[in-house]
Amino acid sequence: MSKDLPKTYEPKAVEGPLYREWEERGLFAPRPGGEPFSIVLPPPNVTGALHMGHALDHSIQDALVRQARMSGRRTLWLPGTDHAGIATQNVVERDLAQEGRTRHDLGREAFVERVWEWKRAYGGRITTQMRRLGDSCDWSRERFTMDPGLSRAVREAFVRLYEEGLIYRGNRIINWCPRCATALSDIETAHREVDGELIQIRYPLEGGSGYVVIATTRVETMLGDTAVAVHPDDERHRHLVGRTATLPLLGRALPIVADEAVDPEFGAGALKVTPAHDATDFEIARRHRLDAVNILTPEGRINENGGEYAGMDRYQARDAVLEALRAQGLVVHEERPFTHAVGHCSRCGTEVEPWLSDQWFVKVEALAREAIAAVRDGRTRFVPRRYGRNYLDWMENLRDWCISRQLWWGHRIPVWTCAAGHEFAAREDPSACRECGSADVTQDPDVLDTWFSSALWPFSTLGWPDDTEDLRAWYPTTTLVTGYDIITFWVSRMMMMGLHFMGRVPFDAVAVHGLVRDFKGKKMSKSFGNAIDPLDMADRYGIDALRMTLLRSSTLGGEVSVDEKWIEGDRNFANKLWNIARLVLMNLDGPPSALPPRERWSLADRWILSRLAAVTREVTEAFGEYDLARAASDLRQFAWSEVADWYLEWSKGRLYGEDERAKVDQRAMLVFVLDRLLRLLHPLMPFVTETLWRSLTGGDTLLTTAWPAAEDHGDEEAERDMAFLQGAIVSLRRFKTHHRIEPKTRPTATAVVADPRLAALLETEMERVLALGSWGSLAVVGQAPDIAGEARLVTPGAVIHVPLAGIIDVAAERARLRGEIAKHETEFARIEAKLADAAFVAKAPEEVVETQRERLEAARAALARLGEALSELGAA
RNA sequence: GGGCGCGUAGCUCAGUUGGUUAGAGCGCCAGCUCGACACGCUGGAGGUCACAGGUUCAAGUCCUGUCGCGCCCA
Repeated sequence: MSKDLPKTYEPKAVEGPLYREWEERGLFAPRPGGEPFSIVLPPPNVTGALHMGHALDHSIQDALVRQARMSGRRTLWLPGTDHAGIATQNVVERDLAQEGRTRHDLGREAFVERVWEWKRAYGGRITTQMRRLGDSCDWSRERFTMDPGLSRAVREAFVRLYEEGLIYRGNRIINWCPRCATALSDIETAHREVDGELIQIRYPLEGGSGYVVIATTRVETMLGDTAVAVHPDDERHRHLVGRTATLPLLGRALPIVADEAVDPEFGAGALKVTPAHDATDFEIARRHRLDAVNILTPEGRINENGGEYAGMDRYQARDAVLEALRAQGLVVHEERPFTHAVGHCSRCGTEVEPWLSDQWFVKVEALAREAIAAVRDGRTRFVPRRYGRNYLDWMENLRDWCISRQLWWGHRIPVWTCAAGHEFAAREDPSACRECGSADVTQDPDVLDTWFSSALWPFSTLGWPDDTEDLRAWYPTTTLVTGYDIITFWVSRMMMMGLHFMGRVPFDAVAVHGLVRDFKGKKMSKSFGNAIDPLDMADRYGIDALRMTLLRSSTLGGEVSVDEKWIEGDRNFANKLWNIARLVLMNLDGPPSALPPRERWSLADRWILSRLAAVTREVTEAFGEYDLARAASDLRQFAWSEVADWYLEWSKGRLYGEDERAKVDQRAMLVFVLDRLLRLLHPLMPFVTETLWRSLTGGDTLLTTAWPAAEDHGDEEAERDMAFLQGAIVSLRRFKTHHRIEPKTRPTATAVVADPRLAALLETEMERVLALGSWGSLAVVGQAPDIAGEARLVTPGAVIHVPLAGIIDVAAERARLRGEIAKHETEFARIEAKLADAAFVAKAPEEVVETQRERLEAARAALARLGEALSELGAA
């Protein structure tokens, strides 16, 4: 027990060493016994640096995990990182570019080795940062999506799905990023409004005069047109169906077809059909058996099918084609700017091209059906509920998932083809074809979408496909904590894969939080330049302050706005705790004794224990509902406004008094209250609480100390009695401020307390009342002495008569009283009107009516006393 | 266009199943070294709960509509 704490809390001095100690002692590992509680960390991208979003997500998880651990549950928080195919490959390619090289110069094998080197050198950055945050995860179980074990899980999952016919290869329109030169899934494509152009072009009709006008935002794609389509009900174009148009510039013959998919309202109502570069057009082409002409190279240049435009990049070609069309007088109309939504690569921001290519897909229909049912019937519960609806909307409209990526970094697709064309998937790299034994087998060059491996995360990390002890112990996990933006990317896929391979949902609950925003409510991101660095905040205010702010702001599912002012305020709160403990420690004399017997509890003791029990119940409940904002706010409020502002001040009476036994009792009581408070706060503010708790109790570690049970200390009488005394004290303080009485002046007054019990109470607690009200003396009487020219303070249960004695401005006192009277009159009138309403009295529940009657009486009494007080002062 | 959500004090936000005088933090005003803390203490000001209807004895809370804002999907 160190008694000489510095005056202010210095987070930096304790955080690093304390975390190292926790980790080295293995305190984060699950302890045997108890109901299991498990969380798998949403694996951050290895290339990433910790941002506020992580800090929020991790603070929530860490709080849940620490609380579960203290509650005696067998608690596992499993950490790890994600190999992030595109992002990681991009990082290494950028490094190579600095050397003037590309991955192709190195070749696949050397490039992949180079990425591993990068991963080994820099991939640990984010886990180091997690340690700074205080994340109490079990590092002995840390995983990486490309670990041998997880890679084996990916293979196993792929092969099973392949053999079940749930993975297939298809020639389909996918989102193609020309920058990354890979396919993207629908959700990796972010649609953003851009200012483009809408061009209307005349396509001449074959065999005679006339033309059809089409509209497009991507003129260059006309090079790949193979038809023109119109809506079947479109009167204007009906006569054209069945005829043929000629594609300008290339002269290709374009049949004119009728199709429901055409929007007759758009442009002039006719659609150019480019099956290889538009999903809708592809469908139209399929229905009408039209050819598809691919005009783009993987890099987004025009290919050999583009005639003289071959070799140009897509934007150059856009200008060149438009210029040529203008020159031929075929441009009818140009609208600029024309705002429309364009897909962008979520990794590099490049405009995505819909592109027809061979890709691997997961057939999601049957998988989704199960995943939908599991949420519908409550096997997995979303908190808050509305996100369950979001999930269902998404799942119900799910399209097959494109899982192949044209990258080198990732899990290579385990499908081989032999010279004879036999195709098969294999768990182990084969040396010969399964069907014909040919040794000439080649593996598919593509890798899998990173989310494919992430989808297996809740069980691959626990040892699947082996039937391990961990898997049996921890699957399904208790809860998944994540932002709502990741529900579609990840949660949905874990649900599908978990149900399919494990036969059970991957988590009982999904606790969804919002995204971090700045104090203006704007999403925090590097590109907006409004990002606050969590580690910078932690340096300046301490980890606990940062965590507390994030948690207090994370109201269920809502957006989380972070203002540095809040963090500063929570730094102040940490310091407040520090000083609460400091006061107690300074008065401690040897190890604290046990809680004294009930009959020796003072009123303030009974009151604070009653409040502590209520807060304990409240906070425990809030944790159970994932409402950490409520837990955090309640505790902050309790610690500051009740423990510090009232209980500590009340304790000073006994602490500095003469009664030795009372002194000992008081110390024990303070240690008890503080011990409980620190335990309750530990999941939210682990560092300051552990530090103080050790000083205070001499205990080993708070991290594994039991979560407090709400004890049977509820005491309504004590709460009412305290309220009476607090009311009196506040009246005294207010009176002094109001009349600008020097703070040092200690006035004298008489308290008229009709209720003998309250009178006795006031007598008993007089020393504290005077000290806290900074008052000189207060005579307690049962009846009002008839003294003219005095001020009267009306407070529930008492009227305090203050002799004016020239220290008080009578006019000011009159004004004060009139203000009070006005307030009570308004209230009186409102309640009176309510009670005069026969319908209210007849229909409202009896206790509601009764409460109103009591309030009316209270107001009537207060008014009478205030009126008296005013008349005692004489007419103005 | 479809869906979800939001609009409460100057600012950022809480407000369970409708039921006392609508709360917090920050900011603001006034005062204060009181034996833990100025990262503090005390007192105070500040709200027709977006608007308009409706249900109800009673609406910030439920319903409908309007306006404004955000997000997701197409």
